[in-house]
Amino acid sequence: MNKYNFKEIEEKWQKVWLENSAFSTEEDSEKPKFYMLEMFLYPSGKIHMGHVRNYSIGDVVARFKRMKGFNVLHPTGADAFGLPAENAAIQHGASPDFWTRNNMTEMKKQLKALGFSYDWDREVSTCDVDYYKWTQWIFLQFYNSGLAYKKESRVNWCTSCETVLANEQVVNGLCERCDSQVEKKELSQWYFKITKYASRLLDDLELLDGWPEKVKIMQKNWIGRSEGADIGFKIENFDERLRVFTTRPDTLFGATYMVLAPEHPYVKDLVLGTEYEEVANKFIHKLEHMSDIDRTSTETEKEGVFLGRYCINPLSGEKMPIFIANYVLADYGTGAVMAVPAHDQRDLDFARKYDIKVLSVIRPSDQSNDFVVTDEAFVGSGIMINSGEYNGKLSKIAFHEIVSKLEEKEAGKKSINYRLRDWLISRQRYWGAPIPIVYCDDCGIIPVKEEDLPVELPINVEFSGKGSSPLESNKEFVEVDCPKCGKSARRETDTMDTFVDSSWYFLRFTDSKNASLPFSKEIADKWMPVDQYIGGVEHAILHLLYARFFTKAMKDLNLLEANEPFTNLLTQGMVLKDGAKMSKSKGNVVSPDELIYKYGADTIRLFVLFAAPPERDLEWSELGVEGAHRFLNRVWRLVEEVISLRKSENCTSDISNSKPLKYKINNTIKRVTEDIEKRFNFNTAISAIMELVNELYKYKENDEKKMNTELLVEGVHTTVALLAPFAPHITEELWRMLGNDSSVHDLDWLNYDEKALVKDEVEIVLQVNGKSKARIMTPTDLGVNEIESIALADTKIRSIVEGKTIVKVIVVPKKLVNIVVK
RNA sequence: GCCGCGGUGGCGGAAUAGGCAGACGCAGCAGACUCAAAAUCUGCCGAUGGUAACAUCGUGGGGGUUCGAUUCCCUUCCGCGGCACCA
Repeated sequence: MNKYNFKEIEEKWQKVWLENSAFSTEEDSEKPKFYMLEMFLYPSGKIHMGHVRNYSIGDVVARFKRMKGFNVLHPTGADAFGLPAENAAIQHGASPDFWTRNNMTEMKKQLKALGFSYDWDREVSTCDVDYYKWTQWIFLQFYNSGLAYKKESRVNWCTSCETVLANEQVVNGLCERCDSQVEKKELSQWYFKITKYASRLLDDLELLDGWPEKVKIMQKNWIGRSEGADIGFKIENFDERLRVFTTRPDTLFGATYMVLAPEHPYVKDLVLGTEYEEVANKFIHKLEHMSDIDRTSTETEKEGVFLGRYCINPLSGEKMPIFIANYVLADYGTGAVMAVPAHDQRDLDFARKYDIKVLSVIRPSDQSNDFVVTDEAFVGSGIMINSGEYNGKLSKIAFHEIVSKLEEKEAGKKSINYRLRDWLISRQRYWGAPIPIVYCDDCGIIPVKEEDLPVELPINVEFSGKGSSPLESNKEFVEVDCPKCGKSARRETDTMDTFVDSSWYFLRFTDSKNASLPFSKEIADKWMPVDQYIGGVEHAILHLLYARFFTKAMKDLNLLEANEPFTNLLTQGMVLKDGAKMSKSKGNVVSPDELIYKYGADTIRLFVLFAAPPERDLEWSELGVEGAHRFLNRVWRLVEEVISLRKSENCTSDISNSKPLKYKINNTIKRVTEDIEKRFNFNTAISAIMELVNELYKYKENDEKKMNTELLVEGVHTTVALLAPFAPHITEELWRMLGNDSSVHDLDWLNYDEKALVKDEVEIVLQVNGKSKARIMTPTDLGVNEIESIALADTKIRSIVEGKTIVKVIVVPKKLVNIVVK
């Protein structure tokens, strides 16, 4: 007997697969397509267990679909631009390009050692000129269609990364990447107009039946749609109208004051030259020096300053004092709020503090008309009071009538507001795709001509240590002729957010070698959308929202037919050790390399899939890995023993007792197929295969005399075939040992025999008052009445039931009988 | 505060349409093989009581619907995640 030498086997088959391009996608195929994609790698250095898990899940699905007869596209690549490469360069002096490519080589080696079925011919890396040329090209298409624009704004600035950040990259006021405080800075920056797609990004979530509810809710919250009205208020002795957004136009009669964000553009003019100017400026200055997190915390007490001015309530005609206050945000809605203290807790707190009139205009339906709000704002709907012609109406109806009235008077209109902000994409960093823009003193902002792409990132640059991007001081890069007038001009030195690169990589994979376009529409339309996407839930908002935006924008630019990029999404849980996420700083990292060395790739893949369902976090266990390894050894020995049995003389084909094993074999095929296909529960699929192996051992040992060797061989073949997507190397080896000439991975996925799943006899549970008391075997096709009489005749049941009255008997055929007694 | 997810043996987890709770694996205990160990194999393995057959309890807590609830409903506690002065 040979030992299971995983090292030799794995190396052997990996080499064969690579040489034969075993998992290359067929270009012209009659088979239906299946696009399987896992979120690509960030080349940080080494792969970790999270990668192993993510890619093992994807590999099972890819291999399964391939066996199921699909033409599978299963590519991989690297999200290779980004700050860590630059930081490493600053610290160690190596160029980001060198650092990145080195890491990629290392990580590719690891992926290959794990035996993933990638189509390596399609590999892309976002830092390759061939790739980012097209990132720039897409930027130009966006620019030309008004989706990319530059504007001056108060932006998030990370002092440690020394760059601006998108809203999505600020988590609790801290930088998503380095956890340092994020400041606000007034800067001119490049944006993508994702807000144009807010409603479609929100509405189309409904189409994504294959996405986890959780992710859809997170995106929904992030987009943050509110319906209400946009209302204009006349300001006394001021030309402009003050516009506010409110979700409660029904409370308009109760609006007793007005609050502006301190940054609101009218504030300076409203107080200019008045006695209020100094106080207001002091207040504004104070807030400027507060972090957003402090300022916007619900804990922070509401504070404000009266501006000495008034505006007019368009319906009640009442004068409303105008304040500025810390609790109004400049960048939500219009940066101004009509305050209704009776029906908004924040406004009520503020009104009490500054002694402003509180007027209740809606009463709960169980209260009388003299209902008055005291300590707690009434935020629900109810009956209108103190609201002129609307009194007595339901507030939900008055809502619409008031909006109509405002429209009539041209003082307001129905409006929808989103929380989502435009995507700030420029970064003051070096290692990214340069923004293809030129600044000319005469012509202004001029896009680089398409035929002049790529704007190449210089590779050999000097890092001055900490601080500004080396592009700024690189004359060769910066100095350029204006594409329009030809005079000397300056190149944009900002690069694009790396999330731009990853917003379209799944499209490049469909046509990765295309030299004249990012991808051909025809080919992309053939493959898109991605049928199954897998990645960590940490990308639920950032990457997944951006990729959806890109897909829709590119569809509108007629580059693509798909409306959504990913039909089905699986968000896998984290790999934990001692209850915490594995991280270098905690020192609880388990290295895949060591495990591959010690147990082999098949064992690790098997363990990571067996230990928990994919969505759940997985607690790392070395003992569990040993268990998986033990199982593979058990399979190995079983196959060897069956092979030698087959060769020996005393092989029989007695079929008298083959039915239960036949059932088990076919039932296992059914369970494994459904677990992979319908539920993604690889843990239960594997346990089903384990059960089959246990059963085969038992059959072999207990019934050696009247054993059906052919059936045993069938069982072994089934085991190997079903295990193939999970443990591709050992199964390939065993498959050949069993005498097959072709690869187990080229096999058609097994079908089960329905007839074998029909049992002659079934076990029926006998319950008394819902509690199990006995089990009996009965013929499968027995009628309800017959089952009932057999159950009542059972000696055990009779002894329990004796002396009691049978109230009712419930018979569930093939399952149970429940006898209700008193 | 709002929204979402989860809570099952010593541990990871299973129970797929309301029908035997604890599949499969890990750990543990006992035994076989062995000079011995490893490997392998066999048996036991939720709690309590009982030599045992068996009985009672048991899926975070309380209540409900049902012949029957881990599963459905209400309520409550705990853990995790998202959003959060969003007008």
